[in-house]
Amino acid sequence: MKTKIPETLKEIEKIVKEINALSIEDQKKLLEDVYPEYFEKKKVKKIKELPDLPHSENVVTRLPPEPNGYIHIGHGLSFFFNWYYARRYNGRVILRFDDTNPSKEKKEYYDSIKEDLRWLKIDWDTERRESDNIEIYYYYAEEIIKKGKAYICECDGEKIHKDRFEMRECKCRERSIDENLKLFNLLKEGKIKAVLRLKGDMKSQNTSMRDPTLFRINLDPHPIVGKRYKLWPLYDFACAIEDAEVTHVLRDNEFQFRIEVQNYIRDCLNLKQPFIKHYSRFGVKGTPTAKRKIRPLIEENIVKGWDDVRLVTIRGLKRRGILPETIHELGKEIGLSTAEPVIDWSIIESINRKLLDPVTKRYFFVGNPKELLVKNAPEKEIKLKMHPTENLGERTLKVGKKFFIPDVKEKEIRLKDLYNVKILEIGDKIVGEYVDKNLKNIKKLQWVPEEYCNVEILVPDLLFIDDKLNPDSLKTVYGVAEKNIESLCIGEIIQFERFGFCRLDEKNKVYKFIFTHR
RNA sequence: GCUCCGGUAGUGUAGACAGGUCAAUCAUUCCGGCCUUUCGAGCCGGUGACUCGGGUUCAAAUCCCGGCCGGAGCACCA
Repeated sequence: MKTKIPETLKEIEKIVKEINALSIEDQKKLLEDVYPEYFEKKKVKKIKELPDLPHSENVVTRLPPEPNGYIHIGHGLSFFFNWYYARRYNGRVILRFDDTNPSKEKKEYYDSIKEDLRWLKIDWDTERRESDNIEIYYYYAEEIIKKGKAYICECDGEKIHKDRFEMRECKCRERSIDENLKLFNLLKEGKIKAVLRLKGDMKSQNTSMRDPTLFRINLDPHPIVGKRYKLWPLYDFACAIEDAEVTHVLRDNEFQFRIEVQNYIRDCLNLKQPFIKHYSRFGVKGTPTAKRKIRPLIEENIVKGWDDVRLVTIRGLKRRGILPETIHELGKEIGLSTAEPVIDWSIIESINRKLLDPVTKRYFFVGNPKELLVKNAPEKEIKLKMHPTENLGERTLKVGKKFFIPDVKEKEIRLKDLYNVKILEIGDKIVGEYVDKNLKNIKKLQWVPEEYCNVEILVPDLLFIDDKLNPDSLKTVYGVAEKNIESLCIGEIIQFERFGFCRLDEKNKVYKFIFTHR
């Protein structure tokens, strides 16, 4: 190729001359013949998709929640990735409760997590709990002891910690396999005070390789298996074994240092290695995304509970009117990013709006309303479409002389979809006069007729601004809405025209809505 | 402190592995305009970025080294 450069250049020059000799019209025509697609409008937008995964045959992934709290958007996204790839490659999904710490797990969370998962439209093919597999872990523990790769350590926690820090091997390491086996049986019964440790590498740079503890005694009752077991496996051991069954592990990078130990444990046990990919934990601007940060806010009553609409817990998002599909799309948008994404609410909102807009009924609402009396107004019933372009049916409004409208300063206004009004008096109440003619460039107002419903709309905002608690993170807008909202069900999301999308949260004398977004 | 990982417009993301077609993609925000019996949606246009310094190379967002900044981990939690 290189040797032909001079010839090629000459050729190019020749062609350019030829083309330049043509008129612009002829050039265009020629181009159109050769590359017709250049002239077609690009109207099909590419849908963003996640990249391919290696070894995408017989994919098995897992959703590994610990039942110790409600899940939030971070878990949701993580579950989404694992679920998404399994479905994309026609694989299987395992829902696996990582419940090997009896002190932390709570019964209620097994169900709440499943509920949230279903709401997220993330399903699974198999469900299990690690607490049901304790005997299996014991079996593998004995296997690893028999291979001389683990030992019983009777030192106290403090010494173990110090040794690990100072890269010093423990004397317990030298115990014979037979003795380790014997002691392990006593350990299972809780008859000795000790732990089982992996014989790793005390000199390793990776601290998690420095003879990590595999099993420890925990006498707390477990919400599922009660007091059946006294000896419980730690995360690395249980997880290493469980993950041998899956082909792809997608998890956030807090686990990045455990790959080495977990792979090592699987190697010792001749178990299969899954493909592991880590991505960064991500945040939502102005909102905590860690259980340990959310919990104090609830305890100190700064937010009202796990389903507070300012929170990005799955329950909070649901109550706010965020759709499960929005979480899916968001997952595709940010991908398995290794940077540390701090996403802005505007991204969530715009995805959600796109999904909501075509399927959401429109109603009239006026916040902070003022009364308007229209002299010689014709009394009538009007029919209005539920949606400007989609066929979502229509609704009827009975109008008379009295209305509720936002405050005005104008001399003439148009009540949207009705008629024009000349303003005569502006006081506590506004008095106007019906105008039967077309007026251009006139302020259009939303209105509610005499028959109305009282409405309260909770408007959530960022909980934190520049790391400081935002005192205005939750506001309430009081107003009136057309009577037709009486037929709405709780949980339904509608659009109050020119105000925004809202989700009906409570239905009593006053209709309480949550403001989703504009 | 130690060990890893990362840094592309205000935000998120593509491009990086296999250097040239990058005068850098798409989305969102913001700003204009059009349309409109919604201030929503839609349509058109605009502003706006390769963290810094060195090196390799004919050629660096891309490869190498260092600084800076950010994150994660350093449990008998997961």
